[in-house]
Amino acid sequence: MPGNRIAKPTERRAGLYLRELQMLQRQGVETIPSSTLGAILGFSDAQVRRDMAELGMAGKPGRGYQVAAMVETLQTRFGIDRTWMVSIIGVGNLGRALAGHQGFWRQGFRCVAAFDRDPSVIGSKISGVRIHGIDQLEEILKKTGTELAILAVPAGEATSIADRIAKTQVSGILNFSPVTLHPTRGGLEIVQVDVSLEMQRLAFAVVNASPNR
Amino acid sequence: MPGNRIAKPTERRAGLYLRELQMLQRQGVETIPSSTLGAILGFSDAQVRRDMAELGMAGKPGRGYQVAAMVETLQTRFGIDRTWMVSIIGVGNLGRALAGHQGFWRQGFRCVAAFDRDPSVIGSKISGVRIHGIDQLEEILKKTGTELAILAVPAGEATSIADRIAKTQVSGILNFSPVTLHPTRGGLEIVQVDVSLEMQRLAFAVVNASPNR
DNA sequence: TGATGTGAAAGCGTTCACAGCG
DNA sequence: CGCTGTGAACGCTTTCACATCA
Repeated sequence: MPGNRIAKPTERRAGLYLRELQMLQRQGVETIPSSTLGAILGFSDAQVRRDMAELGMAGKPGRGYQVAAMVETLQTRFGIDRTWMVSIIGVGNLGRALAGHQGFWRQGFRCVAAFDRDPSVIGSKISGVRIHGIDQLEEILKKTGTELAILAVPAGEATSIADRIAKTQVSGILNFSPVTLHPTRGGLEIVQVDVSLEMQRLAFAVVNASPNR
Repeated sequence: MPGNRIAKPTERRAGLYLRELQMLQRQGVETIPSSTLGAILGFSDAQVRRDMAELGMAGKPGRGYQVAAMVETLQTRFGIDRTWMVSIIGVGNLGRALAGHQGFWRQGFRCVAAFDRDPSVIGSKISGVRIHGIDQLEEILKKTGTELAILAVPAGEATSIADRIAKTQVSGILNFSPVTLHPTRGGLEIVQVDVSLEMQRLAFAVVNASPNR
């Protein structure tokens, strides 16, 4: 049933399913069994079937799952059937790259505004979007109808800006700043991404790697 | 005991601990109880104590944990007490941003080479590092003693390049490409980061958000 | 007293295994 | 026959609760 709450691990895998299924669809694959899909993504077949059931998708015994139907269901669940208004806050190296990132703005996300503190970039455009001063944050977020914010500012500024965002209509923050943000208000979702941290995780994994066979 | 195997969830949190403890250290904090550290990062105090025990760190009853000692222990576990040689493969928007990303190259990681397919950028430099043609991959990876590779190429090229990397001495890949890579050889660690996927996850979380109080 | 360290219990998520269906 | 859907078993994490220690 599609009314369920989805578990965090399933939520994470759902994105991978969608990405892969879209690719399969482009290749003309119409139907796929859980075992094959699992092999591509590194999951067990049982895992895939559990996830599909949780996400409200049914397969056919003897045949597998229908790719097109899965893509549609997942897109709906992801809210990709509609367009999200997104603003980028902090136009440094990373913010700039995200603004121009291929595929970022092709799945139902539209960049409607950018912000920075640096006066030398305010007023200019980036990937066709105007850069505003951070002092106009609330005003422009409201005017543009921003629903999701990408936060890519230095550590020192992240928390205070997040607090300001939390008081607007924005319902989600994708946080690239090296600070742990807490949802200060109900209804504000936060996803943390710290590329330096991932790099460290890789180093950690290598150092603590199993003395494998 | 520092010889233990560390569980994945603990490994993930370890990076957050280090980041936060380094900040506390800069602020002159010498000692901190598990409850306070947990509150900052959004973990329970019990969680923090379990993790510390697993990572081989002891606190003092009535006082808490020593920040300096924790930082040092974690840095050793992360292999940050030494310098990792890193190459960036794919100098598009994202690769370029990572090459110049603050804090990325300040924690024991040194960028020693970059690669791209596009002839118009080959030979030029990015953040002081020369860009090589992708055909020289194996040669340059070896010459520079690259240990970790950052993969930021289009979906179609990721798998084949990863296979080539797997045959070298490189021991880890940080994969930003929108493809799931499988460790083809033992000893090769892979960490996946897909910013588009994280964006989708955020949208998903907002759509499926609890009808909170 | 204030906080650690840790058995024991609880909670989750994954895997197993197999009945059931196209 | 091939593959789904799922109860039950399993194993891994987290939380609880409290003896212990500076």
